[in-house]
Amino acid sequence: MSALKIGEVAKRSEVGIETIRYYERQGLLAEPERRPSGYRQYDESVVSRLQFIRNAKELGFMLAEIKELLGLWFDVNTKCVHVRQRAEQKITNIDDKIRSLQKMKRSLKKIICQCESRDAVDDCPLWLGLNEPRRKNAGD
Amino acid sequence: MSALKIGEVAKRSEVGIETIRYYERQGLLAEPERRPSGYRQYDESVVSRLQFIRNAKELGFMLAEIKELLGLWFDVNTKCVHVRQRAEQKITNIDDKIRSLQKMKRSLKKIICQCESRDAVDDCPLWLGLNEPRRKNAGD
DNA sequence: CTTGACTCTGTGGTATGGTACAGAGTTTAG
DNA sequence: CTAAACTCTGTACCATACCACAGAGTCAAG
Repeated sequence: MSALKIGEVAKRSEVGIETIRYYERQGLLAEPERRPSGYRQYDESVVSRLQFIRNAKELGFMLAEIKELLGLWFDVNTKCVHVRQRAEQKITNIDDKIRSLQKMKRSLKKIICQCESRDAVDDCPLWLGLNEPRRKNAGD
Repeated sequence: MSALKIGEVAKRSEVGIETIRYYERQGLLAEPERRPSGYRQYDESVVSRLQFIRNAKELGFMLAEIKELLGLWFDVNTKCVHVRQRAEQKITNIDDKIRSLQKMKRSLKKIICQCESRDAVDDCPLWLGLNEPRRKNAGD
């Protein structure tokens, strides 16, 4: 059977009650059934959805993005191509983030090397690359 | 010569004037010299610093983290070991972020595959992994 | 039926990272 | 010297992503 009250959902998904209602307002969760009293009635699936949101959030996605990501499932039954496109877009996006992080990592390693080799970084060229004037490569 | 007014710095670094003052308040920029009138007087170096901040921000670092990152240079002249430790910490941090992003990427690829193979993902197990109950692996 | 736990809506507060004035003083080109 | 452009401080406001609480109603065990 599946008729969870919001508190149960909160416990199972480890997401606060207020947060669940917030996600509902933000459109990340569909408005659930209600008892005559007004109590929300959820089924198990919402727990997975909330876990997905948590995980995506940890990866640095904003709620708006997660909403889109979640949308991929539901669109999928209608227009598969669009889903694929958006998913591919997200992957490109993720790749960019990864590349930037790797760059940052290299810079940090460099500072560690300098640190080992000479005891001072007075003439450090601001971590090469990280302080580039500005990449003409805008666009999320 | 190097006696830039805040507006010049803003133009060169492509960071708003208000933002520069905000960074100063937040301790990301040292308080600059002042003319008798109170006008801030910067030298060129602040432009690199602002560019660094911009780049780091794009990588998803928070201002507090960037502040620490920036601190690495200045500490370096005093206590090298601490710098190395913190830099290594940051690298671990970055590695975690990269791993998470790669996981997300794999999940996205999976949805693309499902999309190609069957035209509907009704029975999609919520992108395997992304909706895992919960990794017992907290900690930044 | 009572009582404590739960839920409802609505409002307001928190932290982060800014942006936007207002009102006053300063600089600088003509 | 004047006037436009610039800067100053301080406060207020925006979005994001929540959390807290008030005051009212609901549920469920004993």
